[in-house]
Amino acid sequence: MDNKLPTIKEIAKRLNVSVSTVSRALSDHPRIGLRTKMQVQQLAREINYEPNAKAISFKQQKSFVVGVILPYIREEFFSQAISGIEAAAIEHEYTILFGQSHDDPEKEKKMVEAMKKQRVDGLIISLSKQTNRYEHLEALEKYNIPVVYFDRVPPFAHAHKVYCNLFKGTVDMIGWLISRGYKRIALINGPDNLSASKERLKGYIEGVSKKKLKVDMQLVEKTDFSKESTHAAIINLLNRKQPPNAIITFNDYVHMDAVQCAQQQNVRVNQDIVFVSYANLPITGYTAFPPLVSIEQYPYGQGERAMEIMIKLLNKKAAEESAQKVYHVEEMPATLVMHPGGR
Amino acid sequence: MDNKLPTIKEIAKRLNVSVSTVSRALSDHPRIGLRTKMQVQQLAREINYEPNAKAISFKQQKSFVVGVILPYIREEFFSQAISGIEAAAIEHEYTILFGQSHDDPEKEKKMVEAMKKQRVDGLIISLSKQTNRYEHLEALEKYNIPVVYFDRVPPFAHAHKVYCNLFKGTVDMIGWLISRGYKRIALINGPDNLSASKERLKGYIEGVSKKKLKVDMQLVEKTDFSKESTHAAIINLLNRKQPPNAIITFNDYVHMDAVQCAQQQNVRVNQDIVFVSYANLPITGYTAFPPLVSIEQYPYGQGERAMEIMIKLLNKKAAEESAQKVYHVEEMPATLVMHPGGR
DNA sequence: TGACGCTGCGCAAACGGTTGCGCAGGGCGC
DNA sequence: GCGCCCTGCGCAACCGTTTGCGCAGCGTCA
Repeated sequence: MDNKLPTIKEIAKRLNVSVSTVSRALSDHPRIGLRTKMQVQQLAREINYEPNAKAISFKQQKSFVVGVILPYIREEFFSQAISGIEAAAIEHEYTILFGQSHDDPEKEKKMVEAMKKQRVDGLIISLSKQTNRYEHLEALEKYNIPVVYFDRVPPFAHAHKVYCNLFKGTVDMIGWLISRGYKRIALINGPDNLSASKERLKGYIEGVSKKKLKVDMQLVEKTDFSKESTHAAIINLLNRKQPPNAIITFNDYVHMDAVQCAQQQNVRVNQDIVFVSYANLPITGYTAFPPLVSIEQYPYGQGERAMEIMIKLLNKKAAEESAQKVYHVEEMPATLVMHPGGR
Repeated sequence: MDNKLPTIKEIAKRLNVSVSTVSRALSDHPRIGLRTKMQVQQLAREINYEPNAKAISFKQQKSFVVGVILPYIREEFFSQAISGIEAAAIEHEYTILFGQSHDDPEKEKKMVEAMKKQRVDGLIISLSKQTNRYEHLEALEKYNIPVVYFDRVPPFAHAHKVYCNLFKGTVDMIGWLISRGYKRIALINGPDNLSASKERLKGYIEGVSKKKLKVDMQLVEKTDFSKESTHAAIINLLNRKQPPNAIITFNDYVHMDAVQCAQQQNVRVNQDIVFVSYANLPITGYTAFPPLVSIEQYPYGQGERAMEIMIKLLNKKAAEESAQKVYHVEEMPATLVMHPGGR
């Protein structure tokens, strides 16, 4: 069995020309004679020649591979995001090197190192929940490996990022709830150190104040995303002297746990208390009690945009090497969606 | 800004030694003096030297990258599978190049080509539903790029594969149902051309016959996995002269659609008719009516095993180049799981 | 008829590492 | 004092491809 992939050298040998001639013939160089060109291309087709991308990328210092690091691919949000990334990548002939951080900054760092070793052209990343140091990522930029963040983006300005404005989204959601008569609105937020939590809380406070209601911090609970923690938050809220009549949960996963607990406590979900959430995941359509309203965060679109920005950066790099640093920051709308249906 | 990643050459120049010395010093070669070794390693650490995996893989004809092609990452089954693959990969310092086929044989073929171009060391793939030609994959084997299939595996024997024995699983499930007194058991199967469908049907027939009941093909319906098609199947079953008292659906996604429809038809799910399914996805724990019993197919474990087999193949390739062809075929148990709970 | 330009191709360096081999210098035994 | 081995390092080839440059042969024009 011929166990070697065909190379340009083989073609050269069999046609008694030099490798450079073959190389040029394949790329349709004007200085190669028509006869030679035809012969080369013919033989290349016959033996199923495929250029060795590794050799090319090695030579050209460009691999058409971009790294993608996500917290958890099993979260539908991220699996949709990577599909968006992939779609845009294919469009421009890029391939993606994939890794998960499992929301662990250490693993995230190791993945970044691995990607650097593999010399990806660029890196698209949604940060782990606990990440608060960015040296490993800034180091990449230093070496001209662009980094594009999406959804879970770093707090500073000198970065390319695409994300949803959850502050606005939250304000809108509060407005919607209040206009429907729900005035005791609770928030089950995530850990304080997450910027996502901060956005939600800011939006919550702004949304409530804007409607001339006073903010009651007794209605703001926290979860570390474990089922137990979410259940505890619900119990706490139900035990308030004046329990809420609307609960905003951090995301649809928290929502599902929250609803489960509320039911166990004999709450008539979406009647006694309405539940609203973030993410608008398709699976909630199959659950017993989907959130009445969810904030769509467009994971597919975010992924797609992130990749498009990446392509732009990579092309620019080739063109005007030392371009002035302009950071692409793209804020996507976070829109209210009612009654999320099936897939 | 120093925009170049540090190379071995730089170290050599700055230390006034040859590149070969640096290379050997870094790999702790015994013939390099202790002083030199220390100096080199010191400087390497200082300037954050990281070997260029592309150059190495180019030279060594080995990249420590394996391709992974899945139908849809958004199906929890596959996102869990890729996590298993990733875990095993990290263990052995491999990285994964990712792509989806979207259940389209054409896209699958293109992804395979892309991976070949990138010269992955091996390919792990779960076939698209419609794939019935395997030339593009067999071509890889010809060039010594091993292919390991999992879950959706090809029908022939000359392939490395890991999968669940759904035939046995189905027989077990039927046995369980009959022992509980459910004797009119329906099956909502997938398209005929899928081997997964064939397995289920064979298991269905065997399971029913084994219990001395006669097989009623009126109780076997099909779905193309669209919600409409599944709904139609349910309607058909409910309209039988003797409707079923148990329904086996192709997988948990079909289950969810099926239950939705049954409810609309005022069936008391899991009372009038019990629903059982395949896959045992965590999300069903959050749905209104999870399947009473589901066949666990261990996606994480399948992925992990597939990667381990891959590693073994790649190591063997290095060791005994022309080893006799032995195909790894790993059949995992498909176990019955009751009352699947939350995450 | 000599200078010049065009056509068609080959030579060789380069990308960043690895590795077989060679060589110099020193220590050792006989 | 000669041969031998050991230590410590450099030289150069190699992996597959691209690309700047050089060169030969031929036609053209002054």
